[in-house]
Amino acid sequence: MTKKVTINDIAKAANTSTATVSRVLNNPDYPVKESLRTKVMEAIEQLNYVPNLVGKQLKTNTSNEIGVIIPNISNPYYTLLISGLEYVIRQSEKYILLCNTNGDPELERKYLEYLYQKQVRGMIISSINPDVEYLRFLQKNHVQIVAFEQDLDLDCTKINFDYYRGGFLAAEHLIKRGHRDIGFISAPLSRHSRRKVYEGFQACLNQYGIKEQKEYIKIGSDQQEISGEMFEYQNGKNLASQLLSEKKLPTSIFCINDMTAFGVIQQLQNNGLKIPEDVAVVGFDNIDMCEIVNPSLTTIDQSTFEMGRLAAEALMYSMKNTSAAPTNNLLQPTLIERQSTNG
Amino acid sequence: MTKKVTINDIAKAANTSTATVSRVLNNPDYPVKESLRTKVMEAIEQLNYVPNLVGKQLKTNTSNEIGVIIPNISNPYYTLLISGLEYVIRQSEKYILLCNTNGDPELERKYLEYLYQKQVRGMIISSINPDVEYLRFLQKNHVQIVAFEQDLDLDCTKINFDYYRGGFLAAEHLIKRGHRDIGFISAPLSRHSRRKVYEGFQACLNQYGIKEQKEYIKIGSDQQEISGEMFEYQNGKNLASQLLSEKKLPTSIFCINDMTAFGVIQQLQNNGLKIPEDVAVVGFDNIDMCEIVNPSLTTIDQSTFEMGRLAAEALMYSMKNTSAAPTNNLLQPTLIERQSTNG
DNA sequence: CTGAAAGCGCTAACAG
DNA sequence: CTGTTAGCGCTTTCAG
Repeated sequence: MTKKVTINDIAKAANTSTATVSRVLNNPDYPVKESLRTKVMEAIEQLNYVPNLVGKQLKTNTSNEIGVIIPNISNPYYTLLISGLEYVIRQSEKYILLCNTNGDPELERKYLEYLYQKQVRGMIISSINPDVEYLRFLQKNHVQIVAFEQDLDLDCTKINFDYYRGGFLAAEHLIKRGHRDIGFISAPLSRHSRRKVYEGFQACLNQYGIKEQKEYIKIGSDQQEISGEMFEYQNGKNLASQLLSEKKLPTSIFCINDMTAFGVIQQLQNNGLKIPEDVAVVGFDNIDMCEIVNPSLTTIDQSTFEMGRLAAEALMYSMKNTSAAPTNNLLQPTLIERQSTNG
Repeated sequence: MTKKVTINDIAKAANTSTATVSRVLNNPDYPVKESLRTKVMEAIEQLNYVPNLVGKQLKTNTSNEIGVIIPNISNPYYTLLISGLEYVIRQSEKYILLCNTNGDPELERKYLEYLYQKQVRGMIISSINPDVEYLRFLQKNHVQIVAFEQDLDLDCTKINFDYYRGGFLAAEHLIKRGHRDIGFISAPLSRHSRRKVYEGFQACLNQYGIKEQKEYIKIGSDQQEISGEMFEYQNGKNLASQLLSEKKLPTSIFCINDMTAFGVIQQLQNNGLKIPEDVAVVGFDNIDMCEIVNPSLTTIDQSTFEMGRLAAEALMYSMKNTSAAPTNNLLQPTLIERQSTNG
């Protein structure tokens, strides 16, 4: 068990002052006589000196950590986002302090406080029900905030995805392929993003002079929403069943997300229908499984990784230019065409 | 923009000393006259004082962060692990400093150094090719290490999973259901864990006096191993194809993981075979999708969340009892029986 | 019950 | 080119 060796020990060993050691350590360009410099280096080497970042941080009142707040680390959407953040943050020689709130507002608040106490100066927040008032307090105290996919009443840089346009694109794709009977299957429209998708879908039908047929619109009922993929998948199966019991089927279906689409396809196939020949299907998200399933799934891509990159870059920028005005970024969807609409 | 308020400001405002403020803040039982205590509290409230953890940390030379090193945050296995860790670590009022190495040994080393410089005293390491020598250095310097799923030449607490037994259980399940022609489909046996699974599988056949039939054993060739689910799935499909071209099929197949099993099932079904009637299939991992697919997949569960909990508990223990001997933990697999073998 | 003072490890004027 | 020194914000003896 070695004892902690500090910059003082190095100074003594090299017969110099801590100032010089510090300079050798942090300031390569600072003029230090070569012989002294090497003596310091040798001492560092020999004593196995490792700088204490806590001392440094207290003195310089800076932090090389970025707080990231997300609701659910088990959701691939967020891990992809984190990968995008990391890509940028690592290049800035900074580190991510990851806070997983499990959608618990109290825990989120605790994390926020902790980050602030840790003197973290930049945060990327992608959470539920964020405490705007506390966020304002943070901003007043020199904390830069980037809000990811949130509709906050806060003057900060925001990264959002154009769900409306995503819904529009999906519908347009089907229309351009000749479909006029278009269904929509979704989990409850309790989330803002889902409502936007649906609105975009409706707007597109409207624009092309196609009437939305109520019997083709199946939206899950509120009560049951558990979390996760399982629910989406099951919901897709259930609602597809309901659709099958109608007198007449649409020639195509747009699903609120990929997992729902998988459920829908499964159920239709179980009933002897061919995808895309009998019914074309479009999903939303572009998760990995889309390429894997049979038929592969046409879907809307969010380029979540890119959004992560953008969020991190925006934060880095605002930390360097603390007086720059916050920006509003609306990321655009891309349609990924695959077999499920290629009939 | 407010100026930073410190413990000094509070002391002044309450007409007392920083010592008293610190005591009010950290030591509820310390005898402080009630009137003074409330005066301090009021000052804290009024000035919006937030303690600076960096100062505290420097003074007390403690850290409330736990370093967690994993190779890939996009892999659900690791996020589940992290959830398990969090569950415990949060209860200890500590925080996770998450380091995602992307399987890059250099990056891993950098993270390790950073954590040490940050005075982190406990780390949970689940990585590739860890630098044992540096880990030894850390241990000498009072850092507690728990190694997760690794075969390290290091005297530290280890959490491992009994892959061998998992392979054994899977084979035994098929044998007990009357199968004698049992196939095995896998990605290359380049990883230790995969080899163990295969060995367990072989040992079980052996113990029950069943001959392993080479033509039923399909193991992917080395070169192509990209990362991720896609590969496993494709590999399953490819190898199932090869199997179908043999003169004779096994009545059951054990797959190295669930994604591989999905590929195998897909390919067999595409060729008109019924699962489990014609061929029973067992996977390994118990990912969410197992319940979703049709038929649902019998598999081996690793209870990764539990392993995370255990790892974190072990770490917390060793940090409290720094002289306690490291332990070796071997977690046991569970067979989850579903439709794919229930013919 | 309370306060003065030292000092954790480091950096950055400032003086030489 | 180098060293002295003050002090970041906090806790904790020690003395009263």
